[in-house]
Amino acid sequence: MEKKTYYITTPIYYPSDKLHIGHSYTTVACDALARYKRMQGYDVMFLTGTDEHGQKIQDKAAAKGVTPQQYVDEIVAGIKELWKLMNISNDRFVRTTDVYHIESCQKIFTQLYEQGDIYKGCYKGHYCKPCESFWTDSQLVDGKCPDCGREVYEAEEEAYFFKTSKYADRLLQLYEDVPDFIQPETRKNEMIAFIKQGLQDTCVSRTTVPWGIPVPFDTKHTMYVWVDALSNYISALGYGNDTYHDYEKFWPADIHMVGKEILRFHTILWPAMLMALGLPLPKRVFGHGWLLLEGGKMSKSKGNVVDPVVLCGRYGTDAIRYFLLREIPFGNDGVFSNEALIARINSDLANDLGNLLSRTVAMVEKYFGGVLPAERQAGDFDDELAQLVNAMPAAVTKCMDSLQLPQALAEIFKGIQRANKYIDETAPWVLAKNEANRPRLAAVLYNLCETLRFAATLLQPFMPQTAPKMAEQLGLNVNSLTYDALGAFGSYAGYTVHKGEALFPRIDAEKELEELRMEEAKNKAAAASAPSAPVAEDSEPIEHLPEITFDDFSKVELRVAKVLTCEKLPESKKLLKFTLFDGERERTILSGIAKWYEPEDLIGKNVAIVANLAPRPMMKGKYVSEGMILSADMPDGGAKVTIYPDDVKPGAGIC
RNA sequence: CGCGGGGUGGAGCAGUCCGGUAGCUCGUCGGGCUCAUAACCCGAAGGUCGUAGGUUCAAAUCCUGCCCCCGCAACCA
Repeated sequence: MEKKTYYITTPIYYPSDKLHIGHSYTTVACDALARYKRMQGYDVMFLTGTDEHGQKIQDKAAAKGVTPQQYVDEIVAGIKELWKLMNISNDRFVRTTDVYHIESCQKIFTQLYEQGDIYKGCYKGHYCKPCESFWTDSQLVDGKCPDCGREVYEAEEEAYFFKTSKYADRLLQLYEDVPDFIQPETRKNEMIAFIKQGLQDTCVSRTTVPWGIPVPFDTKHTMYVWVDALSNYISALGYGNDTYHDYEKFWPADIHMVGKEILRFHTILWPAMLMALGLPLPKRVFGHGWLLLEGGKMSKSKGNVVDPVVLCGRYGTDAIRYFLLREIPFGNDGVFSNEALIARINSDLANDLGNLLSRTVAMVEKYFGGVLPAERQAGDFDDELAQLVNAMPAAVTKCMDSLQLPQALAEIFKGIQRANKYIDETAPWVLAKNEANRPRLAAVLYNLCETLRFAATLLQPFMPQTAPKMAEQLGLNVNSLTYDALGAFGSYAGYTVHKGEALFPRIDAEKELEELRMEEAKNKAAAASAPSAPVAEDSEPIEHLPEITFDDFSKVELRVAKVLTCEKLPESKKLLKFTLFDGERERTILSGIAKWYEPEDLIGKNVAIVANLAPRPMMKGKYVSEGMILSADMPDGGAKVTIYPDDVKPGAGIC
């Protein structure tokens, strides 16, 4: 009989930088699902990979003085290493620079063109020569360039378009016919609203980004990143190429796991492309939430603390996997903090799980020399435990199938907690005092071992290193941790245990956090004291602008100006409205620093302004900003305004 | 009136669609136990469910106004 198949994909990651813990989260979730299905006997294809084209990578490579290919090769090697470290069991790894992928994409693009779903059009718009930028009607401000306020010219850039709009109705129909196509549910409404707003055809080629897959019949174009990227899900199965031959077997995908920010491309553009190609559609697309850092988003400056490599090294891969899958409500955003991580490790893994194994195995050794006798006597509390544990596999499966990973883990831990309670209820150490109780004592310990056998099996997809360790201590065959081998509670013949290392040593939270703080301070100090060192691995390379002449520089008029008034604009969260005295007159400037400054912080201060910047209408023309206030970018995205001492006269030139 | 998410014991969340004892995890306090990784088990304290009204026998839950936080959009020359 043919095994049932299961095809699951992660997004393909953009290797413009090292990956952070957020990427690990997505991938670990897919890995747990893939492993779970494998354990249930499915023939699984688990795909991950990298999306390697585009402007940003080209820029990064240029800044580093290497070719784009060299640049991505290095990063991809790091990514593969990370997945190895995190025990990711992907069956295949697709790179959009792989020859077979390029071949597939070109075939797809050509087919869509030949059947009329891709057509040549023009990126109609307005061109601002100095800025070298295209603008659409809606982007213009007062008919002028929104960047510099100068006149723009009607211009056209040749481009290919995909007829997304043609599929609007069929997409809406799809959402209706397949209610769980988009998950979680709340996102579906957003997509529907987006489509009903009116779909634009999608621009699928560029002439200005050479780092991409050439359009085969018109090689001055390269494919726009999404056609290239989305096709990976079928190119990696061999669709349109001869490298792989699994398309028939695995397509359509059972699930595409994606971040909520790219859900739109996967639920609108991708199905539309597949409809155009006449191919089956994926069964589900799940948009998961983001892992946020305590006190803000992921950011480089937070440094090593959230580097998955560092975390795994410090706490162990399985602990990190467990934390990610247990702590983050799947589908919502979650917060990462060291405190939460340590709390989870201690309470769930050390206290509940590790300690249960430890005390169980210890008692079997202590009371029976490690071998449980066959003669067992049933007693109170047995049925309740057995019932709960017997129900676990189905309960966990149900959660996994509905992608509720935290709940799945919670189900397993219910059993573990019940077992801890069972020990208290049956008090084996009391039974051990009387020789006549030996059959009862054996039964109690046997039941605990059974619970642990179920737990180890069901935990294996989540914690692939820990489960075998448990099996070993319980004397189980490591290969027998499968769904089928579980059988019923009480079906395992007999236990011969071997006490081993503590599964998860308890962490001294206070000491650990103190150490982490020290570590962080050290890293910060190191980063600060070594500015001239070769660009550190984890610091953003500075993107330089082209060299300019002194004449160019002289065109910029920098002056000191005194802040007369400063107010928050009720209709904006970012803008502060300033009136400044520049030495001759008052001028108004709007600056996007409201998040970091209170008006009174700046009133009366001397700041640096660009005085000859063309006035720019803002807030839909409600205000006009006459210049800009200089400030330094802060690592957290904030800004620090340049302030001059009070004895500097407003109007003084700066050079 | 731009769009959306959210405000529930100290922390993090569930409950809100389909009104009727406010639940879970962590933390705190008290007790039990001693097999175990100062772990385990039991119990307790602690909540005007953002706010003001309305509907109802009854509102965290339904309706209206308002406040606050967070995204997105507008936008940070």
